[in-house]
Amino acid sequence: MTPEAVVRDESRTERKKREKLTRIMRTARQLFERKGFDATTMREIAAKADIGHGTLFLYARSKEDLLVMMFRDEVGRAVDEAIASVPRRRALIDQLLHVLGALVSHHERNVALARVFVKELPFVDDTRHGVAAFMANLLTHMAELIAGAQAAGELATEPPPKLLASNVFAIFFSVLQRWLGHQRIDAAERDSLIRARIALQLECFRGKTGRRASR
Amino acid sequence: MTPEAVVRDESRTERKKREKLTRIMRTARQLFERKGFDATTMREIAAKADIGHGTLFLYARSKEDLLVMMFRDEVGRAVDEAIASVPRRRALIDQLLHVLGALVSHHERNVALARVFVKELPFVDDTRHGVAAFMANLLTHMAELIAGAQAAGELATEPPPKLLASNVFAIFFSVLQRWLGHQRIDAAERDSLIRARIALQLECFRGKTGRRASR
DNA sequence: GGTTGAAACTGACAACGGTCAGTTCTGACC
DNA sequence: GGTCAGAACTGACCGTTGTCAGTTTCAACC
Repeated sequence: MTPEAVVRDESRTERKKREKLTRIMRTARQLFERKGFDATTMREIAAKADIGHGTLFLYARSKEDLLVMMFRDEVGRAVDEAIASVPRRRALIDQLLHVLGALVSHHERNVALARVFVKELPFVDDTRHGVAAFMANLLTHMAELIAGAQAAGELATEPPPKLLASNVFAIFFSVLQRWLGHQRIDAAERDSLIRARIALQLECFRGKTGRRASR
Repeated sequence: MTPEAVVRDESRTERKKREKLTRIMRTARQLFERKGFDATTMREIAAKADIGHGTLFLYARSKEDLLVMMFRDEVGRAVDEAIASVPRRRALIDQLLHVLGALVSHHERNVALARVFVKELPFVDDTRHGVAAFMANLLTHMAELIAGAQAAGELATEPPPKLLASNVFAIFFSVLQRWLGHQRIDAAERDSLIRARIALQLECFRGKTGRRASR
């Protein structure tokens, strides 16, 4: 799925396509970050990537698609790193916030672009870029953290981990939307809301061992 | 805030503006429903509403804005009716689903338009149309239902009703996004997901009286 | 090396959303 | 009734995205 997945397999046409895609993504990232989403035009990206601007639409169905493809790569990497570095032996909520916090941190680098990404995310046609795979990956790992806490007796074993993970993410995502959307809340309020509201979902299942969730 | 709010107060200019707005909204609704969102042009709406197409942009900042204004009115009415007809003496989750179900029902009338609405909702600039007021109204009433259940001993009194209402809506909204977004789930799965996931948030606080949530 | 069918590519084109400088309307005040 | 400031309105105009009929490139096969 990543452009560099296979180096020696199919050649010429395939390689040129792959290189072209790489060039498109790099150019798009540069321009989006330098000039912003609206101020960057598809013609401009095509020109700088040295292709006809009609060709660009063979690689990304729309301008929004292009941004989502680019973000999915970056955010995917950030999430993978965060998952790999989850602190062991901490309260479940801190582990979850470690992962979700990585998402927030990335979005904080460029709020305007993140706004477009978050707005499009639930609605992109997924057949092309693996947004569904990205989400599935994130939810699976969150579910594993939850299952871990259940095994450790921190959490009741009753709720299905996947379902609980979905709820936690939904709650997180709604705060994200509110932060990036019209309702201007600042970083501090955003973070405390995320924590309080996720805690509200987890708290109830606090385990039989009596071990308290953090804070 | 509604166009018919004040009939005898300011006149001529004010009245013409109000009538114009009404005409715009009616025309927009007709065309959006008949031809769909993309196929309807702002020029077309303006022509049918008998105004210059530049004028249209004085009333709605963008095409998406226009749809949101229109939907907010309709959905607002649907929600008000649902709130007024909430079944007393039923389990909390059924009361909440009664309200949220009204939302779903409305969206089911035209899924394509609902998709645009749900996509824009968290991101509209609210200074113009009272989306924030609409949301506040909905959340307040949900919180009241929750508080009622707490008073009746169905639910622990510990969680703040407003916060719990926010979580419930976030969970509901995420399923809505999934239904209207790329992941094609059907009505049955949508409804069972909404119920199961909201139940997961409420269940944990199930009250001391031992009265079970429905189902 | 030639042939060929299909895939990749291209840019002229159409139609759109949104802007804004200029025009018209309106009601308050003389 | 006359004047006038400001609000409401208008449509020519701009730059954009996205399309598609025609062109080029490629690799597989003879």
